[in-house]
Formats: sequence, C-alpha cells, structure tokens
Amino acid sequence: MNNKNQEEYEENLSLKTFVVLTRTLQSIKERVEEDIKYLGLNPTEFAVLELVYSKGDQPIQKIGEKILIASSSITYVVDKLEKKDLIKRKPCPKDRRVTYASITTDGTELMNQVFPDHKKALKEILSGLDMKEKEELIEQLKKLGFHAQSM
Amino acid sequence: MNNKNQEEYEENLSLKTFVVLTRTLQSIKERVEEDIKYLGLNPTEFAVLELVYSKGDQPIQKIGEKILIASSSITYVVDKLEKKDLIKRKPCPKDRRVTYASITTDGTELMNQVFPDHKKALKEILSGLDMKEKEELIEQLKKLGFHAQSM
DNA sequence: TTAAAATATCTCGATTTCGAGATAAAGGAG
DNA sequence: CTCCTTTATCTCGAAATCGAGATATTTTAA
Repeated sequence: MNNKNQEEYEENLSLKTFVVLTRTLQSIKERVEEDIKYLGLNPTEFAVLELVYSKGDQPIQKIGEKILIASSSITYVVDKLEKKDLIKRKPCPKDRRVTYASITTDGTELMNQVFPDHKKALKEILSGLDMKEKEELIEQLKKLGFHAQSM
Repeated sequence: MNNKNQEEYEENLSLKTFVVLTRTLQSIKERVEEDIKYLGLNPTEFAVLELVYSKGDQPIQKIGEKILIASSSITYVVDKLEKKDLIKRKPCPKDRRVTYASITTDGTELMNQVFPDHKKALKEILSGLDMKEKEELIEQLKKLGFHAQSM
C-alpha cells in the first residue's frame, strides 16, 4: 500500500523538521550567548535591553509579548537589569496600571559601545546562508509558524 | 555609500532570521506541548521516553547528547520517569560507569497507545509546508546550523 | 603494571522560567 | 454613577535547567 508509506514518510519528515529546527536554533543560541557573555548579561536580559534601546520606553507587558516570556518572568528580568542600572522603571502618567521600562544613560552607553559589534557577530553566526537564502528561509519559517499558531 | 547599506541590510536580515526562527520554533513547541500535556509529561520527559521507546536502551550520557540537555538535568528527568514507572535504570555489565535507561512494560504500553497519534499530530502541526518544502527547509537549516556550530 | 587522564553519573546550590493568584487601576454595561 | 470585567504588574512557591565539583570506573601511556 503506497498511501501508507507516503503517510509514514510525511510523519517522519515532520518529526525530522522539528528536530533539525530545534538543533539549528540551539547552535545559533550558543554562539549568541557566547558573544554577549562577557557583558554579564544572559540572552533574555540582553533581549530586553536591546528592545528598550532600539524601540524606546516599553510597557513591561509589551516586553513580555515581544520576548515571549511570562509576565512573572519579566518582573524578574527587569529587576535584574534595574539592579545593574541599565534600565529603570517609569510609571505611566496616563494609565496608572502601566509601568514603562526605560533605558538609563549607563544602558545607552553600554549599547552604543557593544551593539554594532553584536550585529556583526550575529551576521557571522548566520552566514551559513547567503542573503537570498535567508530571505527564502524566513518566508518558509513564517508559513510554518503561522500554521502552527493558527491551529 | 552602497557597501554600508548592503552591510546594514545583511545584519538586519540576520537578526530577523534569528527572531523568526525563534518564534517559529516557539509556536511549534506550544502545539507539541499541548498534544502531550494530557499524558502528564513535559516535552523533555516525552523526548526521553520516545528515544528509549524507538531506539532501545540508552546510556544516560547518550540521552543528554540527543536531547541537548546537561548531564545533571538528565539525572533529574530520568528520576521523574522512573518514579512514574515508565523507564528504569539498568547497570551496564561491560562498563560499570554506565547506566542504561530502559523502557518498562508500562512505558511500552503507553507509547504503543499514544505514539501513532502523536506522530499524526506532529504532521498536522508542521503541515504549513508540503513535503518538498520541508525537505528543502531541512537542508537550509542544516547549512545554517553546521556553520554556527563550527565557529 | 601503575600513575595519570578521560569518561559516566550523580549531588548540590543557584539561576531562570513558569503558573496561580493577589492587587490595583481602567473601561464598559446598564 | 455603580458594578462587573478586563488589563497590568507583582508575589510566591514550584519546576526545569545549569555548572561545578564529587565519586567511581575505565583507558592510556610511560
């Protein structure tokens, strides 16, 4: 029966896609982590700092959505960055439920210093594909992601 | 200066690739987690069980390599599975440093019952791309991963 | 053969993340 | 306006993962 083999092949291919996706991201993450380790920041902290650095003040809520992290975890990460004087909390005057995370002078200086190099490093880490290939990869990944999300 | 724009574009594209990769995997993981939640197993536990189910007895060390998890974490996960009577530890007679994780009768019965459906679910989750596209995606991801790994 | 290096597992304490629920403020229906 | 629902943040305890180092065993090299 050919239908059965076909079905089986597709199932195995799906599992393999999942595994390869996981391993690829893991490899990339390890390199990225190495690249920022010397700052004394872990990837989550760096991601939050980067967000506030490039997008300006962010409601703590929004940070969680972008970084894909639970609300209780953001509180923790923001606490850590605040202790390091890289960001500070600012109450929102219009909506007193909201607290902004805002980058400090120290934070801005740090990022001015390291962010250009970080982007170069990231480019190197992802240079296993050329630009056209990366663009195509992004398209395919989005298809995959949207479908999974909309189930 | 065109070189500068080109450089900038490539850096941004790399960052975007990283972000999309992360989000795609996250979406997929969420669905997979949903699919196995009713078993009372988290993704790591399920991955270990699946490995031992489909590949036979595994040295605890090897499990860590395949599941991409630190050795101290495997001990913890294997403990949990052992408490649930899904796997058991077996000393290796040839090398007394080694302990195998081996699936139990309960574990085998459970997996016989749920694994076919799990594979179908996974196929559905990843059906945002057809088979040819998945094969190509795997190739591209491998290129990306190998390069990152070999830096 | 024996001392040193390598390997496998585990222990322990710390870090990161989570989920449930508390608190406070804002928005909406009647 | 008042009550109810929604939203934003935080607290707290638990779960998952890690790294450093301990222990036991095997392998290697002199």
